[in-house]
Amino acid sequence: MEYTVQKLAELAGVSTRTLRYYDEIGILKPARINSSGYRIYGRAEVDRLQQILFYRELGVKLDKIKDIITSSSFDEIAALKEHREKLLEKRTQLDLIITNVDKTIAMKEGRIKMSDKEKFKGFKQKLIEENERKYGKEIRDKYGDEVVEQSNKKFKEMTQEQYAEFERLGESVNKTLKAAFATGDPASELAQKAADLHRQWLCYTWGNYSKEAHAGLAKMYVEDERFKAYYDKEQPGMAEFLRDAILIYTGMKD
Amino acid sequence: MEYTVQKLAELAGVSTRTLRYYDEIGILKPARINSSGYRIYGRAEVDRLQQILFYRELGVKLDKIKDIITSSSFDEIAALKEHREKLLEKRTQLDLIITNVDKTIAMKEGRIKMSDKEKFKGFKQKLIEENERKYGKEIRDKYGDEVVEQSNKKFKEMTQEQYAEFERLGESVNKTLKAAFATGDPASELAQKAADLHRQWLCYTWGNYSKEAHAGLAKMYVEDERFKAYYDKEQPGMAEFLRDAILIYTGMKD
DNA sequence: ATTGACATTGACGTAACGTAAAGGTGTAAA
DNA sequence: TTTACACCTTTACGTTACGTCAATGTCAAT
Repeated sequence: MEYTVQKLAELAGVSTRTLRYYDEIGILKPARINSSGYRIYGRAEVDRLQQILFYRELGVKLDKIKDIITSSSFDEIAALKEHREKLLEKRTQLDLIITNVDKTIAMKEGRIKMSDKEKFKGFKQKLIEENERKYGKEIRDKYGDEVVEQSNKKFKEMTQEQYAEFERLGESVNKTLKAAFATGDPASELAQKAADLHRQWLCYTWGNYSKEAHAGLAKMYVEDERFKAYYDKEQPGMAEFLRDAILIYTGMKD
Repeated sequence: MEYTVQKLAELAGVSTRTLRYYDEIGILKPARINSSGYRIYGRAEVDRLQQILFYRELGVKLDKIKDIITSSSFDEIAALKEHREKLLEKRTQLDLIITNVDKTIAMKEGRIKMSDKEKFKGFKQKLIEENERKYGKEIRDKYGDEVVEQSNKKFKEMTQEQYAEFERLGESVNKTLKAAFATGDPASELAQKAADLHRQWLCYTWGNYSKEAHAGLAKMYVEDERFKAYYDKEQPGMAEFLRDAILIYTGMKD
């Protein structure tokens, strides 16, 4: 329950220098100083450090973090929820960069072409600017149930909209898959289109995408009775066919 | 096809100061200097800047980046593939932090307890150290199909291992769910445990997790015939029950 | 001819620590 | 008891990747 610098540093994965610096700038003072002048941290400091690291992860500057967490009207839970949103945004951006890398590989291998604009997709981050505004002034004024509710509502509307598209996509996967299955070749153009549609379909519920995960799911379609039963219901062998098509599509064959 | 500092900066989402600095330290020199002393960048420089930004995204220092991309034995495609791996790792870490935020919210709302250790899950990043080693020396020596293959193999083994645990978890979800269904209350402790197990189970195939996605999937369990048929097979109403349990678990009820 | 948006090269500033240096503290083993 | 060794302390200078002036030149349009 009580930690010295080193113990806390180890726990939190930061350096002891960082903790001393945080003490120096007054963002995280130890609970007490013992008789030999050692810094002793307690439960409250552990929690506070966690808060600091959450903000740091988002690229918020330390003096701004200080402003935020020392503010009397600081609502921890609301802040954490806002945090979640930001982290999800960040992940979306990461996914963009990963897609960019994938495309760049394809380009270097001569399979596709990329515009100069495309080459920098995912790097532009207005995220920091937004943080400035959000955390700078608005947070203390605007934070209330209204804002949270509004953003939730917006999300619901979005998912509602997406859901319609999602269902249409699902049908389209099935149709294309059926047509492709008739050709018997999982490498055929139609089968690859089905795999691509399937990827798009996935992205609606996954929010992210990786070739590995897609391929893993493809394998599961055969190994998991739920999926297998569904796909084989219409035509026996369809599950395996879809798996093979996806494995080829993702380049994860063998 | 030709860019001045500002144009390129805009394209890539960096500042003009950054481009001048990159020129100064010799990491990205313009293709030519025009008659008025302006820096003019061409296609090759665009590609090189993209490379630099990929590395920067991973936290590699500029002088190290310089070493890497000016190395004669630098294999662009191999580097990009290595890159992909790193970015996926980074996303995994982000997912850890998001899960951490979720848990912290639950804790602050008094729903669960967290150990001090848990509070810092996701922050510890040996990633940078690893980058140091990987990109520092080994890259130029070791880069070859062997390394790539080896890492792929490792990934396959890992998923193999995970798969066993994954199946065990799946069974455990079903068992707990059945027991919980008997109580009839989706908010019951047992039902919430089932929802938690379901989350864990999901994480094996999703690799990431968000409450929204989980809740979305829960709704899909009722709306999508495949899942509904599976869960209702044993007991009619099970799909709805699981959905409700998950909606409560994720705090997305209504 | 002037305006305004571009460009240039210095040169100093900064954030968040890293990295010694020089020394005190606590305890376990020789 | 001394010695070793792993802790802790403060002070202070170094570092990275730019940000931010300042002073000045260029270009196109009005």
